[in-house]
Amino acid sequence: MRKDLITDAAIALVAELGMRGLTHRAVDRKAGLPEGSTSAYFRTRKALIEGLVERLAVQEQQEIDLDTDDVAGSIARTIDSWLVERNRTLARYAAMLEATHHPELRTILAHSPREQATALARALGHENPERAGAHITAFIEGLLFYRLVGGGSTTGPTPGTEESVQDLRKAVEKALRP
Amino acid sequence: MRKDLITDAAIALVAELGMRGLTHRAVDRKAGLPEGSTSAYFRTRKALIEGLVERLAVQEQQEIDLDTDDVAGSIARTIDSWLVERNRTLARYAAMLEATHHPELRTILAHSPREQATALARALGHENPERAGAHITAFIEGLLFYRLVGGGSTTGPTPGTEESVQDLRKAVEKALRP
DNA sequence: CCGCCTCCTCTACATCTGTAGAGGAATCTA
DNA sequence: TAGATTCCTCTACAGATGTAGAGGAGGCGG
Repeated sequence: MRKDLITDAAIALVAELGMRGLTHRAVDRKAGLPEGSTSAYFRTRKALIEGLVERLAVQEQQEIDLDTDDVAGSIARTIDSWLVERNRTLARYAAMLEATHHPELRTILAHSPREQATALARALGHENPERAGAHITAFIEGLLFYRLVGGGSTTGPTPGTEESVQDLRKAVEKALRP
Repeated sequence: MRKDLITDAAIALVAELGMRGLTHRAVDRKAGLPEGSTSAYFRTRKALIEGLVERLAVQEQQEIDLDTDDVAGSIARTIDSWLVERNRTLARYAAMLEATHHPELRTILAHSPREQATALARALGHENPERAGAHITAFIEGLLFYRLVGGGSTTGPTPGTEESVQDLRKAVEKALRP
């Protein structure tokens, strides 16, 4: 589908140049389409951003599938895979920042691993699963952000390696401990 | 100083509109200065961004002052104050994302609470202070991000309240536990 | 008092950007 | 096959943006 081609190019652009690089014509070039294509599918810039965000949501639909025998391990592997999918994750952060002043994006980005985390916290016997779930989510987000754009991006182990997964697993284990 | 007036306006702009809103003329208007002022002080856009980031660094210079009798509490209060200083923190995130494709910004943003965290981890008797320090940093960043732009921004307690500080403290305590 | 230098304002201009619509090619319907 | 419809490409244009430089106001040294 033409539309997916366009939104994929948009995601790559945002990852490489930031939201500022997201212009109709730049997307045309990136996607190798004739000038005007993006503008035809997404007449306004707002529509283009919404398209991008919806595409992100689709691509991330795959839930974290929890191997209940190795919860920390499966979470760690998921985080590592997000680090490997650098572009997508960077674009998501840009979109989240954008959602700060465009509330309509927030629903699409909801992304809700939140209930999953709450359920997990309950299963692990945390006192206050609501709160613990939020903390776990925050921690996971933090690990990801820290390793992708924060201080850990220069010093941490290379994403995609076993070392990376093991490092993440240590951290996740700590976060899950009641 | 004229320059600080300009960079402060730039920070507010980025917080409100994102990096895309950062244009010479918009800064002029925001600062209430005649058109051309920003362009005179920061001829190129790159220079403007660097000025903004340096200003951020200056404003954040105040280290986290650790009350050693209440480590978790002082960290929690610091995080809460960052949540209250919403604009500054949002601008910092935008700048960090920008630093992804402009490496020269990274040095300015270094921000290194990293060594502090490592030292803290050592003092608290963590096995591997290097790694534990990184995890603590990641966790703190995560709490902040989650509450400022992530899922916690809509559901969490209002920043600046005692409830907010207490919630953060619970989370920080858990993160610090060896 | 005069010339000089710094700081600031204004104007200019090439380029980029958002958005719109005209019209052609391809596909479908009957 | 003829007409209608959808999809795509191209061109247009008003306004915004990055960047540069001319020139004035005001202070300073002599």
